[in-house]
Amino acid sequence: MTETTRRRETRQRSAVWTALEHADDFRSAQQLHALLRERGENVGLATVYRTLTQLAEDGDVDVLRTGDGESVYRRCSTGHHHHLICRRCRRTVEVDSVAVERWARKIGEDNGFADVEHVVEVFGTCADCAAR
Amino acid sequence: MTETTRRRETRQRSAVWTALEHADDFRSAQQLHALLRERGENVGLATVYRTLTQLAEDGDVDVLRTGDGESVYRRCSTGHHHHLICRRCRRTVEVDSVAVERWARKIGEDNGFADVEHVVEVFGTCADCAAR
DNA sequence: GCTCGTAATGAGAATCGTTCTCATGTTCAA
DNA sequence: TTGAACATGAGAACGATTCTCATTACGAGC
Ligand SMILES: [Mn+2]
Ligand SMILES: [Mn+2]
Ligand SMILES: [Zn+2]
Ligand SMILES: [Zn+2]
Repeated sequence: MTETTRRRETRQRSAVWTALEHADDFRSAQQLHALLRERGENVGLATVYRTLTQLAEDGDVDVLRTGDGESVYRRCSTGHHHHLICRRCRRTVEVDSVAVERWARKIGEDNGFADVEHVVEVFGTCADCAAR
Repeated sequence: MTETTRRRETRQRSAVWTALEHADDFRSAQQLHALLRERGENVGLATVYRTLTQLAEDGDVDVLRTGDGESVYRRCSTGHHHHLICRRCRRTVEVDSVAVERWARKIGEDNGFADVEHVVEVFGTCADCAAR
């Protein structure tokens, strides 16, 4: 029997959630913290980090690690997918491929691995950034 | 015309390369630095980092980012490939798929992205760890 | 509505892997 | 051999994240 630890509803928690709602793209903890401050909603940086970590645990946000070791968060859309990310401006395009999904699963099973998951991200420089 | 920047041969550079040769698994910059110090080969930590970064640029080592934002390095076998990694014991199996390579490149180009790279890692629990 | 145990908060310090600085040492083409 | 460019290293700086701990505020049970 698993104890269900429920999270308390706080002003800060819903502020972070709302900030994520208004951002249509991946944002770092620090960016969200700044957004909240601008809007007059004061939330401690540590709390932003804690909340995002929990939301990720609960599967309510997607987490991505940028090349330079920073985590960025976005409210989950539906279903599993991957990302094409611009190195410079961080614009993201959601992509998916049934073939890649199957490949990853098969690779794991062929090697006797269980509970197979995969990480697939494609990076590049978007057209706008390249034009500059 | 591309300038061929060649790297100079130094005691430190080959020491790092040799240390990687003796390690049959992924090692962090700090681990390698410690190994070198034990062996009496003194190489500055900054130099270890610089060298590993360059080796990765040149495609001579594989880089993997652990969950907690640390980079680990291993001498490459041949060519570009990806990894199937056991969550528990970190055992790795090198894998590759021409289809995935093509897919990643095409996804980037279809969306107008240049200099397309990709990150593909498959995680799971290896047979040995599952048996326990 | 209160009360109270406990989770949540926040300001700042601490962590820690990595990168930078810059004075000094080394390499290697000519 | 010479010297310009590159490489090195000790330590400082960086920067994202986590920790500390005194204080605040949920909310289940009355
Ligand atoms: Mn997928
Ligand atoms: Mn490899
Ligand atoms: Zn861009
Ligand atoms: Zn294993």
